[in-house]
This record gives sequence, C-alpha cells and structure tokens, in this order.
Amino acid sequence: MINIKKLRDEIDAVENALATRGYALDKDLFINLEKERKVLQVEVESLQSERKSLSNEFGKLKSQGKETDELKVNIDKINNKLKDKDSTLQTILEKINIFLLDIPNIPHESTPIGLNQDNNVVIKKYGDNLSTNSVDHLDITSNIDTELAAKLSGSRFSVLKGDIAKLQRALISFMLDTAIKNGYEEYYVPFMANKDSLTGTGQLPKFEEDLFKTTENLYLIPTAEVPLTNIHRDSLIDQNKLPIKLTSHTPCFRSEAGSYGRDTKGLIRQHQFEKIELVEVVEAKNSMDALNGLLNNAEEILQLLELPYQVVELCTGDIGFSACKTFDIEVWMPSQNTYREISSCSNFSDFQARRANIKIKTHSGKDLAHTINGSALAVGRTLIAILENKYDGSKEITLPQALKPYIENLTISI
RNA sequence: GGAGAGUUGGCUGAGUGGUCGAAAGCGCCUCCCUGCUAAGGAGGUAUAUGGGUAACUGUAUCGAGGGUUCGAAUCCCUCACUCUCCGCCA
Repeated sequence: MINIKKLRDEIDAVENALATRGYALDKDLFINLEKERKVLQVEVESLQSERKSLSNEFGKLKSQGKETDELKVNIDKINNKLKDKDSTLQTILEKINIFLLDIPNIPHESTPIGLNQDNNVVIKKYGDNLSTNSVDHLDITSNIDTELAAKLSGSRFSVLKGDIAKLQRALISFMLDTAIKNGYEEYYVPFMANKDSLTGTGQLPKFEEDLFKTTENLYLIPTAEVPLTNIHRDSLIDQNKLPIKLTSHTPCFRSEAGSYGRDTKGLIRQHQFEKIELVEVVEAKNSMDALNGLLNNAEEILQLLELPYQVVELCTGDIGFSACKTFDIEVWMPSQNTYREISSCSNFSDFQARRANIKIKTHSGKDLAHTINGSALAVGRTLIAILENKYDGSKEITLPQALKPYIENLTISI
C-alpha cells in the first residue's frame, strides 16, 4: 500500500510515477472521495464529541437524582444524526481503502523507465559456454513425466522419477545450505496461508485469480515469500535485531490463470513447483544494498552450478505490483535458444510493511520496515537448465561439483 | 469431535457500566546522584487519524464484527485465534 499522505500531498508526482508503470491513477476519484471524507469526518467527530459530553452530564444528573428526560431527547437527536453521517463516512472510507489497495508501489528512481519488458536492461552476463543443444528436457529424459501427472492431477503438473527426483532433492538441499551459509535462517512454514497474510504481501485482494483457494479462509501459497514475510506481520522489531534474513524451501502453487497456451510443454510453467526463497526485513536506508546482496546470493547458486545466466534490471512497466525495484536472473535455456527467468529479486520498500504492519523500533521512534525477497532459486527451472546445458547426447549427465555432497553419484542416468 | 478457560499498551498484568486511553511492574528516553560499574532518585513514554501555519486540539482503538444502553474494556450474540482436559489420530 502506498502512503496516503503522499497521495494527498503530492498526487501529481504520484500520478506521474505510476504512469511510468502503466497505471492510470484516477486522480479525480480520489480527490472527490477525500473531499467528502474530510467534511463527513469533521461532522461525525464533532457529533461524537458532543454526545460524549452530554452523556457525561447525563450520568451526573442521574447520580444526583435529577431530571434527564430533556437531555435524553437532545442526545437521541445527536445519535440519529450521527448514525446517518457515520454510515456515509464508513462507505467513503471503504471506497478509499479499496482505491488504495489497488494502487501498485511507486517505482524506485533507479528503475529504468519503460512500458514493457522490451525496455528491461541486461546489466550482466555470466558464463560464456553457451550450449547449443536443441533437445528439450522432456526429450532428454523420460524421468520427467507430465502425462502421468495429467492422469493423477491434470495439466501443468509433473511427476519426477529416479535420478531426476533425487537431483531435485539434492538441489533443494544445496540451495538451502548455501542460503544458510550466507546468513539466512531456515524456516519450515505452512503451505497454506490466510487472507491477512496474502493481503500483507500484496497478492490479495487484486490477484485472487492467480491463487488456489482451498477453503473459506485458506489459500495455497504462491511463494514462500508469503509465510516468511508474514512471520513479522503486526510486529515491532528492535533495530538491533536487523537485518532479519530468512529462507525456506516450499512448494509454490499458482493457478496460472490467463497463461493458457504459454509454456505448455514441460517443467517451465507448472501449477506446483519447488522454490527456495530468501526474505529480508531491513531498515529503509539499507534496502537497496540488501537487494544487491540478495541478488549476489541468488547469482552465487548459478555460478556454483556452472550455469550461464544474465541479470536483467526490470523497467517500470515490468516490475511486479508490490515492488519498487526488481532484478531478474535469467538462465540460459539451450533448447529454447534464449534466457529464461529463474529468479526474481525485488525491493518492496515500505509497501508490504505498511500493509502488513511491520515496524522497526529505533531510539527515536518507530519506522516502517523495508522488505526484500528473491528466489534462490526456482528448483524446477534449475533442474531443466542443468539437464539442457549438460546434455551431450549420451544417456548420462555429469552434475556440477557443487552438488557432490548432496547426491551419491555426480553422474546420473537420464 | 466434547468440556472448560482465555485474548487489555513494546512486554507482564490489573480493571464487571460513567471520573478508564486504561493501575502496577518491566523495558525504553531525559535529567539528578555516585570516581567507573552496580544500585538509587525525579520526570517522561500506546497507536492511528482529523482540524490548525503553529501552539494546540478533536475522534477512534482493550482479538474481530454486530447488539443492548444516554453512555461499553466491562453486559449480550456471532466469528477467529490461544491454552487445558477428554476422545481420535500421522
């Protein structure tokens, strides 16, 4: 949620900043709602004040055994007026709240301006041995079985078997251990989250259709960002406890509504996939440095896995709803002859902290925290990147040395 | 699933209809005292939001929502969550 004060004081600046990400702020709507709100709020509050003092008087008269009928008539009058005005005020406030929840974060000044992904900026390329293998992962191995998954569940699921299943397990352990080595504390968290949590991190109310809803109150998490960030929802964190660095491996569930026909083949886009997530809660002044650090931590995984990648600085039109700044890491995917997103590292500034009420206690007061997070990494995509980049036409693949502690044999059969 | 007890400020915890935004303690801040430390003393210290250039001041908030009442932390209803015991169970 953006700061309503900022919206009141600098609405033109906010409008312009949001326009760079393709969001048309309905300025007139807001200004009119605010105008109404102001008048009504003043009326309601002065009526409440009046009632309060008359009620006190009522109590005094009563205790002295004096006549209260006349006073009660007056109070009733006020109460009637109040009831009317207050319900109108509540309606206005609700409209303002809905309006605010719909507004995306304001892009950071360093985020390149541009309306879509064509304006993203590649800022780094790593690894120059770009494989030209054109065989895709489903053809490389029969141990990724999407047809079987279709029988069990439906489209956009997969079954992993044998060495491939082991490889996934090895990757998960490797990534978690790397995160721990980099100072993140490992968590095991629920894979279902409530509405408050999803509102806190920004998935709700706007993106409900992207989520799987299980019961009245629970949704399958689309990323571990949701539980990890919400660990600190509604809390006041001591400044000296910062930075807070958390990691978790979870499955992630996404409905992929609206992506019909995109990446239908293989492991690229699934309803369920494994991911290791890094989350940090930091002070405002440190959040950009923290984002860079987190990005380095994610890159390190790819380097250790000997995978070529590039880092892309997303432009204003391509960053996510809650983010003010995002770097994507894209891994070389030979069969597609292109780089594909394998991690997304974002700074959310105080956007999530305001929604989730995450504050920092400093010696001079309380400040909203900044939250950042990123994948390190999406496991399924990492797995297929290894397969496709290491494939040499034989029935075996030799895994990078970094995985040695995590799997009994670095040469696996496919 | 059954029975019961709870949910109050940064924390612990008092408060069963008005004088309660809320005792007390802890923590924190400022100052005093002491050669340093420890101990001690005085004062301050919730959040959100409105109005106002400001000084200042209004309102709301005691898990959430509704109700009773002139007036609700306090009484009633619904819901969520926590804890205890019983049952069941990986």
